[in-house]
Amino acid sequence: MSQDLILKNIAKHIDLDKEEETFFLSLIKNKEVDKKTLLLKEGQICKYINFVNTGALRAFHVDKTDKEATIMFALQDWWITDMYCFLNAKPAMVYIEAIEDSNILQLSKENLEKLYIKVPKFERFFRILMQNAYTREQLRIIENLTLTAEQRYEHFLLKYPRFAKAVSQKQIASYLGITPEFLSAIRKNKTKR
Amino acid sequence: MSQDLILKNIAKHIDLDKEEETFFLSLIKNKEVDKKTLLLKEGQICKYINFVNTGALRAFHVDKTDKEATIMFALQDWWITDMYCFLNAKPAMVYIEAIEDSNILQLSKENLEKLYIKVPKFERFFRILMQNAYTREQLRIIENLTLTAEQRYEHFLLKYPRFAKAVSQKQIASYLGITPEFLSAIRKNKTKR
DNA sequence: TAGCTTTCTTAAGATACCTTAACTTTTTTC
DNA sequence: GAAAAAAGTTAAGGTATCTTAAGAAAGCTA
Repeated sequence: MSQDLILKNIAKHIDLDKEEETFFLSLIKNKEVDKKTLLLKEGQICKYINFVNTGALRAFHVDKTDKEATIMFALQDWWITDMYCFLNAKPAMVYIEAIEDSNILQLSKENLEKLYIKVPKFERFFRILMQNAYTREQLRIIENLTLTAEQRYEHFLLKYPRFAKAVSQKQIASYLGITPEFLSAIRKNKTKR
Repeated sequence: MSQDLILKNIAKHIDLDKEEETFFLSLIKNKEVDKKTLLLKEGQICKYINFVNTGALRAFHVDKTDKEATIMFALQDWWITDMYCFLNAKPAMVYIEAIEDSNILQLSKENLEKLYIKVPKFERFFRILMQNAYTREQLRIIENLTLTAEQRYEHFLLKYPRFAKAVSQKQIASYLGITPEFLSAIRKNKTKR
């Protein structure tokens, strides 16, 4: 069934009995999104945290000059949302788009609150999820502050080979904080050697 | 008493009864650190998460060329550690130093685990702490990717006026990811107008 | 399969930020 | 309170990265 993966994802950190699993599954909504569809637009209320069952999504921010900054990619088995806006029920600051046809499982804020009350173990699950997200972002900040664009690109390829295959160079560039033209130049230099 | 502040900090997110408070307090260690003392050095196992009761701390990373990147500041009422290494019992990647004489309250990994078992509400507390840390870092990444150094400096002053007063320009520069000389130039331009 | 749109590449000129080094001011130490 | 150390400033020259623009390649749509 299409909910195997999310249960396995949860089982990485907490143990659920059958009844808890059923309750959890009753709270999530299955959704198909076609490639290029925007799941969330800037300014909308971000209602869901999304689990990627199949496919690939991308979260990005657009500034006043229309420059895109990719915040994160999410492939199969990842969770993605505009966390700040989801948690605080604020208008989203980011867009989330499907970069492939995707099947996602959505958990709303209200249902998450119900879940915390009925199955407090989920406090632990999301604590661990948040911990991992936090430490990942912190490492990214260190890299952004200390490495050159070329070094960051190398790290990206090593750390996220699946992403490197799934997404365009334009999107990788916007994740690294450089222009596509400059990424192109970096790649040229690399092959030259 | 010197533990008032940490109890208030916890009470922002969860309610403890007297017994739970007492148990929690039995797990924390009070420590005085003189200005310039390194609380954690790169390579050491990071045993504690630290609550700043009084004073100010700074976490920073040093790369191969001795360039410092300030990861975070922590004033009174903040929590600070090398989260990745604390959670995974790995050698620290960062230094933590006192930038003023400080009084801190330390919670070890083992005691935190005990706490989670005996008072599961703390799963919720640390979930919220991690959520806030994650969303803060994510915002910082967006700013690093989309703003100029001058804009980031302005944001820093607005967002963290207490830090701006407490820490040196050299440290602010290393938080923003620029050289002290360039921060100096930015400040000169600002006053010129 | 052709035409349209988007992505990728290349290159020239521009700019944000860095490096070095010398000097001034502030802070620390004895 | 003097000497030493650290932080902050200034300026000249250098480098990483950006902007613009044009052409080539790849992906999408009819």
